[in-house]
Amino acid sequence: MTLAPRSKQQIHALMKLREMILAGEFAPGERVSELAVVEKLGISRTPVRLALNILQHEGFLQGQTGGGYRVREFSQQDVLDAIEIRGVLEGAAARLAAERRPSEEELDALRQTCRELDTVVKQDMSPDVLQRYSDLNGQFHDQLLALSRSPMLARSLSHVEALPFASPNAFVFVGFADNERSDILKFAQHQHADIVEAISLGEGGRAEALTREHARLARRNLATAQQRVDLLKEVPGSFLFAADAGPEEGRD
Amino acid sequence: MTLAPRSKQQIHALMKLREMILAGEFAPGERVSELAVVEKLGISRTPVRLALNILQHEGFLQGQTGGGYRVREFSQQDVLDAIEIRGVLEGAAARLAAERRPSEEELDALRQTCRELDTVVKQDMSPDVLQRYSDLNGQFHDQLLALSRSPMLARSLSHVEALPFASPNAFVFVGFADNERSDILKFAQHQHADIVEAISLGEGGRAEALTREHARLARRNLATAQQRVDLLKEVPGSFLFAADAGPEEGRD
DNA sequence: TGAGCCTAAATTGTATACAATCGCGTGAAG
DNA sequence: CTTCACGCGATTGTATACAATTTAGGCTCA
Repeated sequence: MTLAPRSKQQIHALMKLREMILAGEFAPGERVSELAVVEKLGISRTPVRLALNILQHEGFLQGQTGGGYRVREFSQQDVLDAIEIRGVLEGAAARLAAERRPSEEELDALRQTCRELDTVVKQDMSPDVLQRYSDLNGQFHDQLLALSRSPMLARSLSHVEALPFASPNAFVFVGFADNERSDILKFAQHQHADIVEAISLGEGGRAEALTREHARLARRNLATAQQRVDLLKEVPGSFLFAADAGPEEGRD
Repeated sequence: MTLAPRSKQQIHALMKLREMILAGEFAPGERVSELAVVEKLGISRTPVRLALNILQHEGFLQGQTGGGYRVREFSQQDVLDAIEIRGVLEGAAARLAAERRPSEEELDALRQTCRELDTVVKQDMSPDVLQRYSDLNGQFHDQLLALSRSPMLARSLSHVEALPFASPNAFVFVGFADNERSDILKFAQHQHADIVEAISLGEGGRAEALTREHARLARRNLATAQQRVDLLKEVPGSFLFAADAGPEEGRD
């Protein structure tokens, strides 16, 4: 949601800093001082300050009493909770969408995305196909949110999804073999279809439950992937592995 | 949550600006320029800038493409949705609290608050009693959140509750006669007790449903109060009436 | 030897000067 | 009369100097 940062240096500082944090260039818990950042980026303190403040609100940094910021650490539980919360909020979106009775035209957009996803998950896995799934999946979640007709809900969700590991596409790129991934995507797509059906029929409760469960799938996959990565890379409990997939995942 | 703004001018600018916005000193939708604020507050641009940025993240201001901010307008539906979302998130907190099986000691804190609320709602309405209810009510909601043991959930809720009309105590001070208010408070307190029971018994689904319904009560009361105020003051759809009760409502 | 304070360096907060940008009004040309 | 373009004013973005605050270190005194 990046809330319109509207100047060159400021946006540059923000993006570069986010990138650096996600790339793990700061140790979690490390104090990050303005001066150090200014030196590294070659930008003056003013836009850096703004960027730091924004990153604090986004949840990447934590303000310290007495000035300065530290890199926020996320426990494994935090990551799982963030996805759970996304599920809760998207569930609410699905319920509202069902209850507020969208017109057939509005629904058709979602149905169209769903059909396209159907074709994609039947194809053989390849980076291109995966990317296409990711794009469509992001689109699906956006359209679902739009159907709820609730700017407030969109606002809350955007706060959660500012954390890259909580995004609907967070799990897509990590830690699975092609055949496993294919199965997961097919299952997820089945859930998409069910959600669309529930909304179409005005079945709010069902839509909510299904959408929550959909997020739980992501949660479970992420947990699995995380276990494997932990074993492989010996980066226990670090949230950075999830973040690695974050930057290029473009759920606008 | 105000995220530790740690200097005099900055905190001053932030509080004063929030106050001014809530008091309606800016017309909703009005462009609010740095320079104007600087003049009014007699503080330099730097801390004002920071404060404006924070207020944007809190949802009071909306950034414009091409620079500057406008006062964010909230429709009546936005206000209702915000409370609905609070209900959804607090419901999740209650469910997690039940599922994560708090110890008896942890539960006792909540039970104690609940007992105190029981005594308060039996007393005759007076500003003091109302204030005491408001304090205890805030405490109850805080303790409920704590039982969920989820910093992420706390984070999401704090984002929602940054909007004063979405706070658990938003409805307490507005628009009802004493006898009506007394009934409302008794009913709300009954819900509190039920929620505690559900959590104690580990009944997550019930705890969630009850907590949502509890928020719905606030929602309904707010809608009623808003109708009356609309009739009285002819301030249709303005969120400011709810905000009037905001500043002095001291949720922790 | 340990505790407490005092000083100095580092770091953040504030103010302000300067640069870039945006928007609007005016004027000239078609 | 309309339209496009130019320029001027207003407003925001950036840089930096200066002030205040915090922190760390060492020194002294008990």
